[in-house]
Amino acid sequence: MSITIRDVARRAGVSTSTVSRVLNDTCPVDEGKRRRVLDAVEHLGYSPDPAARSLLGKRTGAIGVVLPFVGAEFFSDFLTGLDEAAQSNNLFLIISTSHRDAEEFRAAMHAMEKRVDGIIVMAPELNGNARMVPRSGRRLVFVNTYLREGSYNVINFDNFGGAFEITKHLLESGHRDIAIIKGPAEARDARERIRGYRAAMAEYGIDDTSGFEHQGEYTQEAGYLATRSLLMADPPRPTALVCANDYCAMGALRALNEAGVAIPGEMAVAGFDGISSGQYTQPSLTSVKVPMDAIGARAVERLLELIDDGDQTPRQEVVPVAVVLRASTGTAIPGPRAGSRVRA
Amino acid sequence: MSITIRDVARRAGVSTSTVSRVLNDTCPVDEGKRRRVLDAVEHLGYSPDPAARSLLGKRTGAIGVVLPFVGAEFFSDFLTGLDEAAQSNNLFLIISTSHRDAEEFRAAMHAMEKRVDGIIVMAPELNGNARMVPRSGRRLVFVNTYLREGSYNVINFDNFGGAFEITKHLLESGHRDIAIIKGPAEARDARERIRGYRAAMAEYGIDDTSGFEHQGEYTQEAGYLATRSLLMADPPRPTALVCANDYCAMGALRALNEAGVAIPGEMAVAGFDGISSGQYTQPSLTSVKVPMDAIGARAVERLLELIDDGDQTPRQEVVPVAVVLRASTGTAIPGPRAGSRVRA
DNA sequence: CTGTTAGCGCCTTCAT
DNA sequence: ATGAAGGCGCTAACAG
Repeated sequence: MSITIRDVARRAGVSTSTVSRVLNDTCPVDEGKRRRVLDAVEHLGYSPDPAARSLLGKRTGAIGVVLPFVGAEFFSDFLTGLDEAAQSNNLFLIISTSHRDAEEFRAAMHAMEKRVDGIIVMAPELNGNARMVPRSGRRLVFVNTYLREGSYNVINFDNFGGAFEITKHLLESGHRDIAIIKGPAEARDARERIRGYRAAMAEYGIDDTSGFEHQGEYTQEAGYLATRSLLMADPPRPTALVCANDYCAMGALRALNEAGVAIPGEMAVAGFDGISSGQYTQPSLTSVKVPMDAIGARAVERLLELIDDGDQTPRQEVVPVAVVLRASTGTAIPGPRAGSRVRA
Repeated sequence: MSITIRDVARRAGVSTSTVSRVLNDTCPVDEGKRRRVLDAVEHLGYSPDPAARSLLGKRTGAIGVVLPFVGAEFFSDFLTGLDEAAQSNNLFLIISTSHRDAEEFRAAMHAMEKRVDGIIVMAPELNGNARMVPRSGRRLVFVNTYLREGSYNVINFDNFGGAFEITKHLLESGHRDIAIIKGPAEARDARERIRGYRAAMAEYGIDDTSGFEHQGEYTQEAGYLATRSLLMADPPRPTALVCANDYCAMGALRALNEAGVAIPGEMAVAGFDGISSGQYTQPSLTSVKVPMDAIGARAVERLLELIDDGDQTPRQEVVPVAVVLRASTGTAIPGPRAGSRVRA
């Protein structure tokens, strides 16, 4: 089998406890033996079995991540932040996806519980339903998730405010007929964005936006299809389009480009999330920048506080977002580093 | 603490051995007891501790993934395939990144070894250096990795052939001054692509391509910068540009668009990887499609064969790639589903 | 300071 | 068919 602590002990001529003590630096040990142990460890290439450790109720050295999907820039930015923070804390990342499905979510959480020290959860589809959350509410950090009770650790960003600001920007630019392509109905973040859009419209006296609302999804395909059907509908055609997220907006751009609709001349387009591909669309995409990598890093940090028995009082943090104006809404800015003119 | 097998045994009025037998279906058990055990399990919400299991040398139920980065579409497509396959086999995914660094790579492999049943490794920077690979060569599947010895399980795709084909397509279209923006020098996949480019050029009598080769990276930024300096250089300006990957090509597109260079009129551009954002660039991007999600799924499948002690003979698979012609090389095709005209 | 002992949760002989 | 006992690798408590 593998090399165990006993092999090390034998080679160093000490007991296994001494080896353990040296490795965990838990009691003072004679300097000579300490060296012999270290040498033996080095020579044998020993490293303690994590399974045995965690069996003793120690840390597993892994943290879990449950999110809806992995295959989108929004999520991989998040993963990048998580990965970096995890790595620099010598933690492994165990990843599982829910596909926005309640049953998959529950199963993933349950199965993870015993093999990690804590879990970071992104589940915008939970919709305040705290019942889905395992009773061991400690050692959980929620991201972009809306829970009804305030007793959880949550790191959210301002979906409502971002949508509000970007819609307001369009209104201030003179647009009035502003359509929206909505994200998945079961996702709370998408609904917050819709709320933000409506609130901004209402501020300008447009209280009934139902004629402007089109159902979509967080995908390019959905944005493409929704925009096409929007273009085929009866006039008046809207002059601006707020999209569920950047992918959705990219699909919209494509539909508009294909239809020969000038952007932003005939139709301004705005996205949400601020993924970096948004700089490379034609025209470049105005969006709401959400710093998912930083949020990922922060989530790990917060989780470690919980694990280390530091500050245990549940905390709700809200990370600010920023409207980034680019060419798709008529604020063309040349140059590579440009487009980062930031508001809000 | 948590619920253990003893709690179940007590509640069912049997011994722990019986519970174990019922759960693992290892010996026949009296039907009445079996039911009582199952009821107790259900009622208590018991599930065996994975740490205790793996301490006994059983499966851990997790597989490791080591890759250079997580934050790029190429990798997240891969992760999508891995995740799906893992989930449908009730496996957890433990992820770690090497950042193309030998030391990080070694550390990740080492630390993972004991906590997973097998590891899927993508390490194009290994460069045939099999010494970096832990001795326990079984239960390892390499993806997009070039090892010197043939005794490993490898799933590669044809970096050379893809670059060869796409360069050849440009040559057949009449281009002769075809530049290349090269990927990271230490990454073997990037070097294979360069080789493919050179081989195609040589077939058309262009043996010295050194004047056409520009150092780049697998990033938009690098593509942007390399293209800018290429545009500023002395004439003659190349008429086509083969890029290290799609991100790099997206940066090139941006530089060209900003400089007012017509694409593909004055400069044709080709990428590599076939990430889906390539459909949304302006113009849409000709590329070599690599089915990373399918490759991820296949890697899990192969790893499971190894774990299950199925076919243990090392196997090298090569997944075919396909040139996808889009607008950036002058084969403009309208419509959403188009652009999938596939060659090779 | 150090070695011996016991036990984490589970599975697998070994008896019965 | 079933229960009791032992041990996987490790650490904490207990003696010395």
